[in-house]
Amino acid sequence: MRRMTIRDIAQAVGTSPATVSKVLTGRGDSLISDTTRQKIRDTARELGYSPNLAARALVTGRTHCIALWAETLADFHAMVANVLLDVLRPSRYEMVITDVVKHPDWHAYFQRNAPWPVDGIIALDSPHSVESYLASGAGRNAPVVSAGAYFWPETDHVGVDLGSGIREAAFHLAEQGCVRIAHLTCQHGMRPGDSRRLAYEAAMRDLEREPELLVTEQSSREDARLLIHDLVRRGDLPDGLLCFNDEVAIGAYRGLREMGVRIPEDVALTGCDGIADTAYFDQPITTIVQPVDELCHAAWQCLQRRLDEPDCPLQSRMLKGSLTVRGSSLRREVHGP
Amino acid sequence: MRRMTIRDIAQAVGTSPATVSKVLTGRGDSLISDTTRQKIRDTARELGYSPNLAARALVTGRTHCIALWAETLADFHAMVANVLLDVLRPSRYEMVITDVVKHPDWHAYFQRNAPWPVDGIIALDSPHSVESYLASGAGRNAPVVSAGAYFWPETDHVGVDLGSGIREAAFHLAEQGCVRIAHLTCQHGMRPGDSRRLAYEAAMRDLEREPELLVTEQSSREDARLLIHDLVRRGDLPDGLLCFNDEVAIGAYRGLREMGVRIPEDVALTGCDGIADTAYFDQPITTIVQPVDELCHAAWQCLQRRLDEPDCPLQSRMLKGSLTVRGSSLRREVHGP
DNA sequence: ATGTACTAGGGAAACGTTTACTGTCTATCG
DNA sequence: CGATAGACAGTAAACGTTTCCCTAGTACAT
Repeated sequence: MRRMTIRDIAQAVGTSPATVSKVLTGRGDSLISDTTRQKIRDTARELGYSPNLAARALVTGRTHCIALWAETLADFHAMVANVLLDVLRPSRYEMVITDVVKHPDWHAYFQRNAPWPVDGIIALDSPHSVESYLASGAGRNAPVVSAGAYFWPETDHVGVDLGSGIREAAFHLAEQGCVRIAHLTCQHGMRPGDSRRLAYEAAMRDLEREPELLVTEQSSREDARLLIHDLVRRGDLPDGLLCFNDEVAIGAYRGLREMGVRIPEDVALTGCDGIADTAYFDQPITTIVQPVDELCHAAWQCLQRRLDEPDCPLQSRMLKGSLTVRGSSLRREVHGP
Repeated sequence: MRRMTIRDIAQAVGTSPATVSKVLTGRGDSLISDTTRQKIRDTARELGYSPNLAARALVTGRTHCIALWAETLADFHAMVANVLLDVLRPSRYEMVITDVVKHPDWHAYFQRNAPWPVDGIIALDSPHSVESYLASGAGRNAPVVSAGAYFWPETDHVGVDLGSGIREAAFHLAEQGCVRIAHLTCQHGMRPGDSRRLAYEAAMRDLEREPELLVTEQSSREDARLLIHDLVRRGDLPDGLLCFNDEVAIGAYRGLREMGVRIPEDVALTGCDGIADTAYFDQPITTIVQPVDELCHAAWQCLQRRLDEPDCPLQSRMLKGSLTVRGSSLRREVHGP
C-alpha cells in the first residue's frame, strides 16, 4: 500500500491538490468554503494521510527541527537535553541531538556533508564545532545560539557565569578553615574546564594563596577516585577540594570515603553544575548549581526570535550559577540571622 | 548569497547535473572519467557546496536519520541515549530524540502530523506510542525496534529480562536475613514498573512471603525520600527494600540516612538499572545492571538489518540484567570459594 | 564496410509539496 | 443590462535531487 499524498485526497474529494494543501496547512483558511474544508479534513483522516515532510521542507526551506549540539549526553548535558525537550514540547519543533565529537574535522565536514537540515542550532559547550560551522558560512542557513561558557561575536549567546560561583566556593572553603585549597580539573585545553580553572586561579590570587591543580585524565568519576587514592597513599592530600564538575566531585567523594577520610572534617569538597545525585549522598555535596531551566528557556527564546527575524540585533544573556552549600563543605554550623 | 546547488557545480565544470550527482554520491563511479570526477569534487569543495538533504530525502525516500523514542531523558534513558550516540558514530546515521510524552493522543497524532521523517525507530520503553504508531500503519514506512521490557508481535525486539535479576535480588535480601522485604514501585499502570512489580510478586510467592508494595507518586528521588521519612515516623519500616529503579533507591537511601537508619544493618537496599552514581555512595547501592552497551548494539544491529532487508524474519533478542551486589544490601561478609 | 560492445555523459521525469497567479461564477451596483 | 467586485478554486512552476534511459563516440571484431 502506497503512502497517501495530497493528490489522493484531492482526487477523492474532487478538488485540486492546491486546495488540499491550503486546507491542511491552514494557510488559505478564508479562501476555502466550509464544506470543502470539512470534506478535505475528513478524507485526509480516513485515508490516513500524513504529509511528506521532506517535500514540505524542500519547498518551504524549513524543517521545524532544531539541533542540540553537545559533546556527550551524560550528567549535566543530559539534564539540559531533558529540560530542552520540555521546553520544546509546546512548540511545533522537534529536536535532533547531534554528537559533535562524531566528526573530527568539522571544517571539512561542513564543506562536504551537510548536517541534518535543521532550522537552527543550540550549541552546548561545543566551541570547536561552532567555530568550523561559522567559518564554513553555513551559519546563514541555520543560526546558532551558543549556550554555556563560550561564545562568539557573531552568534546569539546565553551564558552561565560560573566564575563568580567558583570564586564564592573558594572563599567559602577558606572561611571553613581550609588551608590547602586544591582544584580538581580536567586536562588543559579541554572545555569547559579551562574557564573554571581560570576562575579558581583568580580566586586564589585574591585569597593570596598558592593555586594547586590536580588533573584527571578523562575527568570521569573513576579517574577522580583513583587520583584521590594516590594522593592519600602519598600523604599529600589538601584539606579543601574544589572540583571543576560534579562527576569528579562524586568520584573524589567516593575515593576519600574509601580511604577513610572524613568529609568535611578532613577534606571539604565542592562540585559544580548541580546534577541531581549530589544532594543524596551521606554528606550532600556542595555544588554550584547551573540554572538549567532558565538556560534552556532563554536559549530557545533566543533561537525562536532569530528564526522569526533573521536580522534582529545580536542577543546575549548572562545567567549566574549559584553556590549551594551542603554538608560536604560545611564544618561549622551556620548561625541563622 | 544563495546556497550552492548541484546545478551550480555542473555549470562551473561544464557538465550536467546528472553527472555531478553521480560523482558526489559515488553511485556511478565507474561510469565517469577520472578527470571529470576530480574536477567536480574540487569545484564542489571550492564552492562550499553541501547537498540539500530534504531534496535527497524526497527522491530517495531515505533520510539516514533514526529516532530514539523515550518518555524522558533522565538517568537510565540518558545512558542509553548516550551509548546509542556512540554506537551510531561510525555509521552515516544521525539520531533524533523524540519526546514521546509530547503528544497525548498518539493515534490522532500519527494520523495527522507525521513525526520527523526517519528511516527507523528505536523505541525505548514507550509502549503507548508504539501501539498507536503500529495501529496507524506507519510502521511500514519506518520500522520500529522496541528496546526494553515491552514488545509486540509485529516488531523486532531487544529485551532486557530484569525479572530474573529482581528474583535474584529478592532471594539475596532473604538470604541476608531480611524479614520484611518490601517493593518500592511506581504508580500502577506506569511502565516499566509493572513488569518489575510482577517479578517481585512472583519471587515473594516462591519465598512464601507476603508481598508489600510501597508506591511513589512520581517515582522520583524526592518522592522516595519523603515516603521513607513517613515510614520511619510511623515506625513501619521494612528491613529489606527492593526498589524498582535506581532513582527511587537513591531517594530512599537518602531518606533512610537522614532518619538515622543504618544501611544495610537496619534496612538492606537494592535498586535497578545500574546508573553510574549508585556505585559512589558511602554504602554503594546494590543494583541490577542493565547491559546498556549490548542493548544499544543489538538494537542498532536489528534496525540496520531491517532497513537493509525490510522482509527479513522477525528478530528478537533477550538480554539479561545482572545483580551486582554492593554494600547497601550486604550484611555478612561473603566468603570466597 | 558493417556490426557489436563498451565508455562517458546528458535529458528529462519524478519525488510531494507550496504558492503566485489566473480564472470562473455569483451577486451587487449603477 | 453591463460592469465590477468578491468568493472560491484551479493551473502550473518551483524547490534540489536522483535515476532511468538514451546518445555519441570509440574500438574492435567480422
